[in-house]
Amino acid sequence: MAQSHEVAEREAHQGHVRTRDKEATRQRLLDAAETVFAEKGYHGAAVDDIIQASDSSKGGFYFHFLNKEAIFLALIDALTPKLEAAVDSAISAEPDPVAQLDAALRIALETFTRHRRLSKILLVEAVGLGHGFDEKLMQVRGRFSAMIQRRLDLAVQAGRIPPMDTETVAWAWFGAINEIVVRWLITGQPEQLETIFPTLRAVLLRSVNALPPAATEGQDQHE
Amino acid sequence: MAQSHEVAEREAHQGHVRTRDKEATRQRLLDAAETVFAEKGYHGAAVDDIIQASDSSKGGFYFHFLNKEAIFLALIDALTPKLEAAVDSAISAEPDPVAQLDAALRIALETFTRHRRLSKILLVEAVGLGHGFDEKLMQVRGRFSAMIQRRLDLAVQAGRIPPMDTETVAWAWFGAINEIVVRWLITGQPEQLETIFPTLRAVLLRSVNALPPAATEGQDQHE
DNA sequence: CCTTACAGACCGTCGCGTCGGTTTGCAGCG
DNA sequence: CGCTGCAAACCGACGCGACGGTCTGTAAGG
Repeated sequence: MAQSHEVAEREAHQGHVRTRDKEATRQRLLDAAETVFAEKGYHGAAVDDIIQASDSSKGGFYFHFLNKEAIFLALIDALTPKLEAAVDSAISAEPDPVAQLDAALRIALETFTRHRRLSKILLVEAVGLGHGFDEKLMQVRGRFSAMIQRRLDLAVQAGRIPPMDTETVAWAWFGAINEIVVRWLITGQPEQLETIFPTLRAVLLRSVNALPPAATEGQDQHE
Repeated sequence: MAQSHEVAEREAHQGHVRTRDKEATRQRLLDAAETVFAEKGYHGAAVDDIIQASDSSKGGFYFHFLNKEAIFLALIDALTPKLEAAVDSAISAEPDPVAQLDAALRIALETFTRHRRLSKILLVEAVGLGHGFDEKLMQVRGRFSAMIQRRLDLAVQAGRIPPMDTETVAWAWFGAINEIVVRWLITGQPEQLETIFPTLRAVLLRSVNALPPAATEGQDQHE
């Protein structure tokens, strides 16, 4: 309300048909949906809840989205690249394939920690909805697995780890990380998600023989 | 319908109050619920669907169960021990802790394969329901993780694997297995769940240093 | 004949999606 | 520069189906 001071009208050359602020409304809807879905789950969230959490209306909602399912899917499509970009950019900074794997794990845990609502939606609420949801679900998980697999393949090519079925291994890695995060999302344990990073790191790296077997460092629970 | 020939009345000594066949009806309801929930998910399944799939009625249903939530929880409570027992008995036959881990994995995959509906409900449909469901969800997953952890602890004690935070490792293991199974449940890949056993086995055992690092056997997809 | 086990009609609610109406802002025109 | 028309954007009351749960009734059987 208060910040509705008129914005400087840009892109006057192409946006010749525009009434109040279409994109802003759509974004408010999406933001509200993120909050509500994360709090109450897909089925628990009523469209009216989203309406109220934004300050839009039924009409506005159905002007921007076909139905409840559509906004949920749109939300996922909006959130996934955020995560991907965050992780991928952080990874690319590392030169060594194994270090990349390492960085990916750390960044992933960090990102999940900082975006609880987002994580809850992507990893918990999106499961078990049926229909076309399953397809989207696997698509999202596939993206993440593919990221891992890509790094594994590089590590194999670099001779840093032995050849293996990297696709399956990537799935397993994702599953392991996912489980830890989900447990943290539902029960609040551990309080700081990062505390288990050393253990998880050790487990995952050992699983691909990227860690010297004699190395005892970092695999104990504290320190 | 056709098989409703009167069964020989047994346990006449204890079941003195019983009209037609209480337990059988309850069981039919549970069986129907298993089918329907697995097919359509928790929210997608209507109580009337369950009624119809059994051949009971609204009255019968609400005589046996407080509400829809109750039968779902009861179903989970009934299914979990089945899985546990199957895996646990097969495991106990093995003398060596590492061999136990090995057997557990093989049996688990086998059991999941043979009970698709059951697995779907336990691992997919039960996720993201909120309320007291989350509690039950984590309880079930905790049971499975605890099974793994127990064997890991034994292996540590036996000196077969180095000391580690077995709780976290058990979570990671469960997560990895879970992911593979869920992927198989939703997309149908791989066609035979057992085909990835060698890879998964190698990954998991290596992750706890239970596999000689030089050993290349079993980590490739076939032979 | 009274309780247990079940049948099935019925009811109330809740939530999605619609639909007529209203506002906003821009374009065209004089 | 105001007036006017028009369409995009938005509002909110209502409809309507679906589904969970209740309630009255009834067959079995001790």
